[in-house]
Amino acid sequence: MPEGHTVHRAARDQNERFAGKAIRAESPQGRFIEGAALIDERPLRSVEAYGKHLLYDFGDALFVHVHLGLFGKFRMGAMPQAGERGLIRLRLRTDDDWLELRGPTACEIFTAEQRRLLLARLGPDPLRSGSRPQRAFARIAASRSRIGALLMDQSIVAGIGNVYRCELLYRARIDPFAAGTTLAPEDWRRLWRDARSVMAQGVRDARMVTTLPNDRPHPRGPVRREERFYVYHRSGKPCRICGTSIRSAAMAARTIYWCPSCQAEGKPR
DNA sequence: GTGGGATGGGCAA
DNA sequence: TGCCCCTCCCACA
Repeated sequence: MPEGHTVHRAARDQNERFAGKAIRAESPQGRFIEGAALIDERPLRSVEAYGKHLLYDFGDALFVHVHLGLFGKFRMGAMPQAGERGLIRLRLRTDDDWLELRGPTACEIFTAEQRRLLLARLGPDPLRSGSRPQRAFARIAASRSRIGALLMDQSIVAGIGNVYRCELLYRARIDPFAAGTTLAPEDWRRLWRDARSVMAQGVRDARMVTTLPNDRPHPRGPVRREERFYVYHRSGKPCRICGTSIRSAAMAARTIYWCPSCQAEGKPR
């Protein structure tokens, strides 16, 4: 489930198990053999998440860049290693812990310069303290593109994917088809605060749930899939608030879902 | 058993 | 905009 919260959660969990330790690395699947050899036996300083990107710092300006893409997944655990299945791009191990990476879009060695270039083309990340949302707003307010598309642009905001863009726009009562130029500064501040809150909850719970206000903890235990979202994957179903049929359409190469009544253009929150 | 779709993004055109 | 990458899961047979 790789939007920003998944990646930040992975960084947190992997730091706990691997940071500061010498790592054994291999690429059983074979597509990262040379890279794995470069980091094998080296101490991992830290894992950092920026938007949907992970950067593993092995010191001496040697980094590993991982992007999960749509299919990538981590599995992790305490030794001994669980039975493996499928194609493993990268496996990391210490005496105590193991980590497997399957199906990533990117798993590659980065120099300090490549790292710098990557970070330079990412917008502010709601999950990183010190991010400057004004940078994103300046881009949005100057663009005639639709807000629903702008939120998916990682150079404008880093870490939001299709589920969060649909849900955040619904929660803010913003029409996804409205041009960026029409977004009021106070609406952006509200959306950004909500993004920080909802996504941080996603990191804590290691799952996406957007259907309750963030200032109230979600009830413990499993939330039925059907109840996790307001609009995402709910095409044709009634809006939870007004009952209007949820609609869907292609936008920015993905399917966006929205309530045509709650998110009517010009409608105050 | 199978085929389509999925929370992403780079690239060509 | 569409194609490709390339993995897992679920609805449907």
